[in-house]
Amino acid sequence: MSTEPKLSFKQQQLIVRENAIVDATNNLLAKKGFDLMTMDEVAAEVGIAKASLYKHFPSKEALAAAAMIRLLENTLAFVRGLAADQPAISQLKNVLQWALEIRMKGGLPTLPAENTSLRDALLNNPRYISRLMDLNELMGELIEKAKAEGSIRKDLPTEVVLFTVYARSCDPTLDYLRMGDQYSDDQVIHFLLTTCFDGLH
Amino acid sequence: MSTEPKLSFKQQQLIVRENAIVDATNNLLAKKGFDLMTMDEVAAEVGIAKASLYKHFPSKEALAAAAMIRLLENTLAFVRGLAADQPAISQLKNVLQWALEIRMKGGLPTLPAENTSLRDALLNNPRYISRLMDLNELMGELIEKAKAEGSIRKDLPTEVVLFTVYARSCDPTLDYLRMGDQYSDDQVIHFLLTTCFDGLH
DNA sequence: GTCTATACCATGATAGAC
DNA sequence: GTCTATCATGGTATAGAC
Repeated sequence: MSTEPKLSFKQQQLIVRENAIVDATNNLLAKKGFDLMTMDEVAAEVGIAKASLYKHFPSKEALAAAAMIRLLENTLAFVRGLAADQPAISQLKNVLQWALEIRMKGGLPTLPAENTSLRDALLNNPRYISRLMDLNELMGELIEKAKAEGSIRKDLPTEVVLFTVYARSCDPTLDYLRMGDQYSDDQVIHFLLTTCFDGLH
Repeated sequence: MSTEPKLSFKQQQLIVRENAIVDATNNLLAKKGFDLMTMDEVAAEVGIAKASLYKHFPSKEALAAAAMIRLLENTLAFVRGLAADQPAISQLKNVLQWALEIRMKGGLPTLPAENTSLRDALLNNPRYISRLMDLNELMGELIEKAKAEGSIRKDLPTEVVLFTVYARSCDPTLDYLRMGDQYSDDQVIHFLLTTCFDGLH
């Protein structure tokens, strides 16, 4: 896209390498969570020495934050790319479905569910907070549009709807339903979507 | 209750001590989660030496399991004590409300939400599994009764409803809504209940 | 069964040569 | 910027005296 592709080979290699590091972090974070993920594992999965990791990222927290920030930016791009002529409720459902599909493929949940040190670290990361506020803003607008269109209950504060959708994206129900492997991935996603938006009644 | 209260002083003291240990574990587990909870902290909160812990419980996993089992047994007692003449849907809501109130008071969520080593340990604990299956059975009956009474959608498998309710009891939305401290505890619980059963539409 | 003291190990992080 | 080698910390678990 850029009109200035004149990055030196070294710089390009650096970017590729750092992407690989963040990829590995992403996988391990999804699989084991922040606390159980070790820098040794990340290094092993990338195929470099642990010390080299620290040349790219100053700490474990910073590394995890980089992965979460990339995920948030992908989410932002997805939300911005939604067809604006669709009903707002469809757009919201698309976002949640997309997030659940990522998790199904072994990706990260959009939000840290746990009461962990990662959440603390992220809340102190200005870049992360900035992206999160952008996403909250966009989603908040969608939710209010959906309210105006009569497809979201008006007695629920927008904030409550927002967190409810976020929470659904990291819902352990997905894991539990998959364990029984009685349902296909698509069915599980359908159940999560309909229980979220339509309720149990 | 028992007609044989003839426990020696020593045995009674033992029970009291073990209860105190499980209490401390419960609190720390709720506050920091399994991985970040250390045996030093537990010992310090009880006021005994760390080595003494290991005379009561053979490992950290066993200690955490004891706390989770006690919680499950309390939950079972609550469910069994529900007024059976109430509509099944009211009973279900009462269970979820009760679980959320416990969390509000700093207690544990009924189910481990996280992809953590604790979950693995619990799944290998026969006593825990036994209690969990008892609870699943009772809750499953309630859900099917509610379906028959027309207050739960019949197109949702009972299993899906069950996990959805469980997931709600450890929903991070509770934490996030409390952070903004814009709503009272009762309001937060009301939001969680209504979004779960009535949905967002 | 409780304590003090300690063995043992995994992990986050760093030093220094190339 | 990558490597090998190492440190420092903190955590699980145990030994042995009382």
